[in-house]
Amino acid sequence: MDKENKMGVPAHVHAVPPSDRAPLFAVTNVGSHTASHCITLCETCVLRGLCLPAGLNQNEVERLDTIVNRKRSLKRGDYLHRAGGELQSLYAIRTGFLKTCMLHDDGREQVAGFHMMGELVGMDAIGSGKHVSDAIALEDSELCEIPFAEFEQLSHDLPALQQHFHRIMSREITRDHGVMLLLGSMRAEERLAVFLLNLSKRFAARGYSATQFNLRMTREEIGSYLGLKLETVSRAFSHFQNQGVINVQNKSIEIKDLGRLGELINR
Amino acid sequence: MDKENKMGVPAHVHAVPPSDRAPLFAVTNVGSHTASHCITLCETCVLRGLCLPAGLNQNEVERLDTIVNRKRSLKRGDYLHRAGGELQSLYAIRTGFLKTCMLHDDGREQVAGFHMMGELVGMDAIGSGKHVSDAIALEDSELCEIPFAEFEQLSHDLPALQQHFHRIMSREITRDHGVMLLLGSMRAEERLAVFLLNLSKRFAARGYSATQFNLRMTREEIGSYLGLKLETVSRAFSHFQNQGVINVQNKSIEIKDLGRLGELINR
DNA sequence: CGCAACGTTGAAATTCCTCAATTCACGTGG
DNA sequence: CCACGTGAATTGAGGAATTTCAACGTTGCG
Repeated sequence: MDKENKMGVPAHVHAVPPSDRAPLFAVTNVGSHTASHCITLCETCVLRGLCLPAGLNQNEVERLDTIVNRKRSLKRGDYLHRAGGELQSLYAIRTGFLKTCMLHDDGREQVAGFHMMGELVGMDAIGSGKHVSDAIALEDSELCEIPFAEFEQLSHDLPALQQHFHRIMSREITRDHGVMLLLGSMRAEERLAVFLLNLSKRFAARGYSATQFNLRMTREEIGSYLGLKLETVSRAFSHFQNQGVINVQNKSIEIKDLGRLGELINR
Repeated sequence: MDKENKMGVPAHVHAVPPSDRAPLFAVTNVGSHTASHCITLCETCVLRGLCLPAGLNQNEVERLDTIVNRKRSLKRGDYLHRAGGELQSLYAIRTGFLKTCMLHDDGREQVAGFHMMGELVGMDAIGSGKHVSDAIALEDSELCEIPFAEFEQLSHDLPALQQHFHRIMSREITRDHGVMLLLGSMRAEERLAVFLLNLSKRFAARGYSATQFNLRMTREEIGSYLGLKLETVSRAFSHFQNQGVINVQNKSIEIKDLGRLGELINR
């Protein structure tokens, strides 16, 4: 096991390319600060810098730890919540990968987002008190449950937490605006390039390779997220590969030229 | 002047169809509770039920009133804020109509939203402290300025305000998800139908006619918001008119059959 | 081993965009 | 008050991008 790292996310540690079904973690102390049977505290979690505790001091994190329930774990395909269900808790992803889906009255369904470790899920339910989307695990995942009522109470006591929570929600808004821009004004290959670069950036921020990773979602799910049909996604992947910009083999992606992938975005 | 109405929004009062350049207001006590030279307080504002004070008690609204600055007014075309500018304040729209625009590195611009009275603008800037979008008045508008630092302080003192603010941000997220669904999975005419029905609903919620209103934005701006070209928007309007679902004349819209417009959305 | 889900590829069909011409609405200045 | 100019809107024809339909290959799981 790697030595414990208290500095939050080790930005320059690059993981070996994850093999197809192998777990994702570059850092091995997610989940425990002493031994694997221990429940991790936010206090010692590697994701601390990315997650809810970011910017809190020692004492504040300890108080946050008192309300967080770390027991929730999901198998691939499990629902974390369903549209229409009551909001009980927000969830921070400790390990794994989720998607959220909205579904329209007429049955049309669309992936609203893909979520990875350190990210917070469930904020869309605050407005009405009910979830507006389904959240489904794309691989076995572990989650920290944050009971919302207690969280609001606590964030009242801890201004720093409240501010950070506002920032997280606001970032969710700007993220959505980015997707709107993508859906409204980009062509198929541009969309896919944006998607790949976004994944790359998020993996890198968690200490994984920015250029080699495994997709957790199908072509159809990618297409749904990007407003494209699965065949279009597949063709775009093939085209990128023929251009030598990436290597794709099923779910395994290698970005061979990050710069050129970025250039593809500007028409 | 109409008699003062303390019940928030008069949902069943329908306005005369606004003439082309006439002001929008169905309710005449927006802006004053005694005489027109007086500055309105949230306490007496007709929009109270839709805006930030919703759900606050008398005392809480009075405290909110102490930090709100009601002086900001914009002429058509004026910027409320620009992308990159520091977040100073959030703004509640008292009268008028705004659009927010994001612009991509390569110059592509997209309308992110249209905003009308009672709505809050500026939340996208909380994440980074800088505005991510431009906000531009589509007609002469008056705004309530809410200095953000003071607001966060106050919402710390008033849990009800904090909760309501969370709800407002969350609703912004679900609104954006709705737009993503629209952009990702609907065809041109469906998008326009959704757009018209959404406007209709929002006008109705403010006491105006759900079936007759004036657009404040150009075909190009509608298209930008919906991910379509202006010609496509124009053709869709014409098609709806030929079907007898709406009447369009330039900016003036009459929805002749709300039900049928709704049916157009399900393929 | 075989089935089922996933992925790739091709050809035809559709939707939307681009380009272009024309009309309309509105504000300005003669 | 009218003429004019400008920006906005409508409409048509042709073309480009994406979807649809279909066939086939691959992967992984029971």
